[in-house]
Amino acid sequence: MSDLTELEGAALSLISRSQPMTTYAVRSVFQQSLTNSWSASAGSIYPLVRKLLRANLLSETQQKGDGRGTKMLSITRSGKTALRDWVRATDANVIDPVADPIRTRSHYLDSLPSREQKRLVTEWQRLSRNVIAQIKVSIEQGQKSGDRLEVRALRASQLQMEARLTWLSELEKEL
Amino acid sequence: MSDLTELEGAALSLISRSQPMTTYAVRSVFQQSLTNSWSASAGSIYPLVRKLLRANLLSETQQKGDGRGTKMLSITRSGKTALRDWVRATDANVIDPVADPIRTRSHYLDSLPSREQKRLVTEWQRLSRNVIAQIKVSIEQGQKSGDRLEVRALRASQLQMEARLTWLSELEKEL
DNA sequence: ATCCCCATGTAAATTGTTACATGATTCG
DNA sequence: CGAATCATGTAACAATTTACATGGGGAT
Repeated sequence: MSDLTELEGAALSLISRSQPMTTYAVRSVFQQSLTNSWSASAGSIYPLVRKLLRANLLSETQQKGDGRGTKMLSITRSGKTALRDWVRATDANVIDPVADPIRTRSHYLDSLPSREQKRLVTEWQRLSRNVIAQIKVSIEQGQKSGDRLEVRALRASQLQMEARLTWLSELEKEL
Repeated sequence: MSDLTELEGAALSLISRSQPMTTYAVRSVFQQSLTNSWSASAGSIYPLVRKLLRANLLSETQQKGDGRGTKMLSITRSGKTALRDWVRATDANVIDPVADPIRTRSHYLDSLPSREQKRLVTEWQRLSRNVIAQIKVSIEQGQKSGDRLEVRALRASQLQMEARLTWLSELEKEL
């Protein structure tokens, strides 16, 4: 049917792997993700799921004997098709470099006094190293629980962050 | 005053480097950027500049003798302060790994037939290499014209894309 | 009982996209 | 003089955030 947005694709893909699951659980996964971008507030995820239900890409079944109105989501046949199309369609937006807020801020560095430039770059390095350490911990956890897909994605984040560190140390030498 | 969004910060930072410049020129720079995320449509950039003007972070001066109503933007004293604060404020959203659409799609790979998994990964590698080649051309151009800041940012994009390639070749071996 | 998590959602406001609309200037 | 580019902007729609609002279930 209609093309999926990034968030729709990610949600549909998650549900397809972990079905049946609640909307609440989908949201929790996004919230716990180490990646920025996806805060996935209630105000975005519930309407999004409703939209996917109406488009018949998801189906829901009410849980009996649960006063909370818990509903389990599953992907439909059309949902699987839409998901495949989404994964296959590789246009420029999917391939192009993604905006790194640190890189964005680097444009402004020259306007700061030299001492503060160095201080900031050092701070960015320190914080990025912390994140990498966190990622490594998560990778170990993922390996223990045998979650190959999660480990794979975390490894991508690790490499991305290490690339940033490489760049920051090049930058440091320039200053 | 109020905290700047990424787009506001980027715009303000750009204007602070290249002032005086028109809103149209700001938009052109964003459009030509190799980074996805910033399509910076007229419908986003003109209202954004208006907002920064109202907040007194920018000032504009009408160009005389230009029937197009060309207005030149400059950063104000408060604008400089806001920009400094924006660059200095390094919270989690600034540091955390950024969402890579390819990484997002990788979650779904396992659901595809093995042959198609390999085909997709190969395709992603090919397209990513193309982008890297493009970046290298831009870097050379930037070096010739002596645009240090641009070269610096492009180098960050290059490293980010190379990290993705490294990851894709690890993935390839897994399959 | 009480606290935390599960689970649902809505309302208002902001932000951003797509598509449209207009006209001036510059370069060949 | 015609085409590309410069330059401004708006209108309708879509997506997202922030903040609010409600209540059940399970563990101590």
